[in-house]
Amino acid sequence: MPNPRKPAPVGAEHAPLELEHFLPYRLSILSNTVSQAIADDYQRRYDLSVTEWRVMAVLARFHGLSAREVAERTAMDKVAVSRALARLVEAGRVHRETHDGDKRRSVLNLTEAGWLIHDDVAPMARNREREVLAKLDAEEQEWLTRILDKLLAH
Amino acid sequence: MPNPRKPAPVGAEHAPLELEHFLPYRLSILSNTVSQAIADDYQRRYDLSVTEWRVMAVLARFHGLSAREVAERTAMDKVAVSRALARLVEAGRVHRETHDGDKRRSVLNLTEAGWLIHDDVAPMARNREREVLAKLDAEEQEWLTRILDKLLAH
DNA sequence: ACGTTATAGTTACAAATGAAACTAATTGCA
DNA sequence: TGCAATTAGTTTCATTTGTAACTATAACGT
Repeated sequence: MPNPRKPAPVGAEHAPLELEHFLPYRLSILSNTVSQAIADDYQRRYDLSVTEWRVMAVLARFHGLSAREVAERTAMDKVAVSRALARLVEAGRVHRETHDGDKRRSVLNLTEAGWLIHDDVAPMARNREREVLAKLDAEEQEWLTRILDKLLAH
Repeated sequence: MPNPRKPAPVGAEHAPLELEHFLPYRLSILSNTVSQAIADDYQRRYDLSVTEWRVMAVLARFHGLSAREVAERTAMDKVAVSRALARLVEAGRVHRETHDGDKRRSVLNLTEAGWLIHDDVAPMARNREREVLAKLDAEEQEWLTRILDKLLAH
């Protein structure tokens, strides 16, 4: 009987995936490359993780959110948000108080220190985005927006 | 003096990022959603991680690679590959021998058992890709390919 | 040939992440 | 009212991952 641990003789019948043309794989490479480039700008400088930065970014836009609302807006799960908030509050970057009529909920806002970081990091992030988009001409950029809109639609 | 842990009064001068229109964020959401859908197909069934599946996919296409070559082709780092290979060899899905003229290198191939898994998972992965692309019309699909080619170039 | 440097791969340890259990507060409803 | 079910958020524990250090072999330069 054939030993299953031996390398198998290869016929032509297998049809392997070609990763370099496989959409999920290409998206993953691109996403990681871009996110990492941005993260490199602030991780060392501010000791700030990607999840923490995302939490700060939504709190910059929407004031007084609860942790659950932050989770919804960042597409992160509530445990990740809880941990990010613990660090951000500890570092004095986010202010947390208890919601008036509902003691389970927190009311979250950036502190002055949080805003200073935000106002430094946000332009860097936008620059990185611009660098990526600069590889495309105007028409391609429009298609990309449209395609992402469709692929991300609920 | 102002207490830095208090929530800051917000002026109009901050220009927060709009995550829902921010390319890196959208790519990240899309990539995770798609990869997770595929992973759901095989993780439970075969106790196979995403990194292990990627290693199997390249070994299906290229026979007798070394671990370093697998790392190059998967864009994973060598430690991740080493760990994935340890599990795959242990599970009898990959055969590992030592390279003839260079005892540092391994020579990797799928086993018969590995091929059986590959031949089941590869079509499922292709189906998921097709489902994603089905949200786009033919013209959009062509633009997406072209755009990813440009963004991923060197 | 011999010492230095580089390469292939693994191991060890710390940090990040995920799933489930948990606490506390609120809501729904008999 | 009172009790079950839900919701917000945290904690715990196991697994994964990332970085650096390490072992073994090979290549290079003199």
